[in-house]
Amino acid sequence: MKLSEILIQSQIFNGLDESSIVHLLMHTHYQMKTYEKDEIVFHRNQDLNWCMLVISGSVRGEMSNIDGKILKIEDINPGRVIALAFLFGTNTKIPVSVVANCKTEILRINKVDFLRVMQNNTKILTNTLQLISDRSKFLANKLYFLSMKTIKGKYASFLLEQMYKDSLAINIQYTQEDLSEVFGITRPSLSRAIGELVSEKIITIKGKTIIINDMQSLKNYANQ
Amino acid sequence: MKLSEILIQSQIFNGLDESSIVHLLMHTHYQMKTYEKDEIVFHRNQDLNWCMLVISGSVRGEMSNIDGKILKIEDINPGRVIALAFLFGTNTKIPVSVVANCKTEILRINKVDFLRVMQNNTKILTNTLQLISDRSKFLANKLYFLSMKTIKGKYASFLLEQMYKDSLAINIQYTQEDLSEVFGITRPSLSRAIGELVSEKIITIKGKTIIINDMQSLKNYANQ
DNA sequence: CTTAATTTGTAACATATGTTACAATAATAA
DNA sequence: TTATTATTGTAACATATGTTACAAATTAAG
Repeated sequence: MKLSEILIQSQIFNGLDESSIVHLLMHTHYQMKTYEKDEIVFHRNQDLNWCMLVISGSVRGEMSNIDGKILKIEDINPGRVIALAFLFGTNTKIPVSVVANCKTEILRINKVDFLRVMQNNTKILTNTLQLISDRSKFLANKLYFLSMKTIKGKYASFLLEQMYKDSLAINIQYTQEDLSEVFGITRPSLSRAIGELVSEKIITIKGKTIIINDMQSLKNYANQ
Repeated sequence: MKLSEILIQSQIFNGLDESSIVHLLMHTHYQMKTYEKDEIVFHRNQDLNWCMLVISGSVRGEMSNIDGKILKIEDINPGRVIALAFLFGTNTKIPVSVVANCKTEILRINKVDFLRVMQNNTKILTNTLQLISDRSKFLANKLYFLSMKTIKGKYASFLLEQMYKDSLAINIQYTQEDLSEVFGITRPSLSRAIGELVSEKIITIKGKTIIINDMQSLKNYANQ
C-alpha cells in the first residue's frame, strides 16, 4: 500500500485528496522508523520534536511510577498522530510514555516542518484543532473516571460503554489484567469487584459474555 | 479600564496591538455577562457554544459526583479563556463545571464568530494552538498527580512546587480545606498525612510556614 | 487429546483513605 | 479585648484497595 493511500485515511490529513498529500510529502522532510514489540518510542518527560504518525501496528500511551504502578492511557492505532495534543505547547516535555504494542511503523515529520505545513493548509489546521480539542476532552473524562469512581463504578461504566444496541449481553474481549491497567488498579482488586457485582446479582458471567440483570443498579454504580 | 486594554493582556490576544483588537471587536458579536459569587457559569456535560474570556474576578473549574465528592481542577483568572481546550471538538459537551469564585465579569463571543476570527488571524490561531496544547499537558500531569501519587506524595509535590529560590522555608497561603479539594481527598486525611510528615521529621510547621528538614525524603515521597 | 500457558477466583492479611465527631488553636469581627 | 468564626489536630472506627500466594478454570500449543 502506498504511503499517500494510508495518509489519506489518517485523521490529520482527513479531507485532503491524494495529490495534495503527495505534494506535501515532496516538500517536507520525513522519515519512516520501525519499532519492535515493547520497544519504547519515547519516555515520559522526554522532549519531543517530531510529529509521529502511526502507519502500521499499534502503540500505547501509559504512565508508570517508581513503585511499578502502571496506568494505561490508550492505544494509538494506524492513522493517528502520537502526542499531537502536546506538540504545540510552550515546553516540549511529553507527560506520557509511549511503547510499541507490536512491530510498528511510524512516519516522523520534523515538528517545525509540520508547523509550516499546518499554517499553509487550513484543512490540516482545523483537523489539528479538532483533534487536540477531542484529546483534551478525553483526558478530562479520564480524570473523572479515574479519580471520581470506585472500582465497581469503573467496571460498571466500562460495561455500559461496551453495550451494543441495547443488548443486555456483552461480549468482552479484554482480560482482567488489561482492564486493571486501564483502571489504574490491581488485578485481584478488579476480580473481587466483579465477584461482588455477581453476588449482588447485578450481572451474570458466562465465559466471555456478561449479562446485565439489573441495569438500574449498574447505572447507579457508574453514577450516570 | 477600557475593554481593549484588558484584552491586549489576555493570553488569546497576546501579541496583537490595540487597534487590531478594536477592529476585531467591531466586527464580532460579543456581550458582557456578570456572575455573582458561587453562581454556576455552566455545568459538566452542558453544551457550550461561547468563547468565554474572564475580564475581572475569578472562576474555578471543578468536577463533582453524586456522593458530593469535589475535585477542583483550577482557578481561571482575568485574561484567560474558559474551556478553550474543549471548544473545537466534535461534540460540544464540556467535561467540567465552572463556578464563579467571586463577582466575575465575562466577555462572551459566539463560537462561530470566534472561529472565523481565529482563521483570519494567524497570531490568534497560533496562540490558541499553544494554549490548548498547554492545557492538554496540564490535564495529563493532573492525571498523573491524582492517580499515581499517595496523599503524602501529593503534599510533597505541592511543597516542592511552592519552593521559591531554593529556600527551605515555604509560605503557604492555602487552607487544608482548599488543598484537599485540589488533591481530591478529604480534609482530615490530608491533616493526618501532614502530621505524619512532621512526625517523620521531614518537615516542620510554624504557623503558615513550612520548613523542609529532609529534602531527599520529601522528593522520594513526591517520586521525583 | 494432552500438556502447557494464561487467565481467573479467592483467601488472609496489610495499608491507605474515608467518616464522624469533637477539642484545640488561630484568625477575624464586634 | 472579647466574642465569633474558621482552621487544624486527632481519635476511633469503617471501608476500599493493595499484596501475596495458590488453586481452579480456561485457552492455546504440541
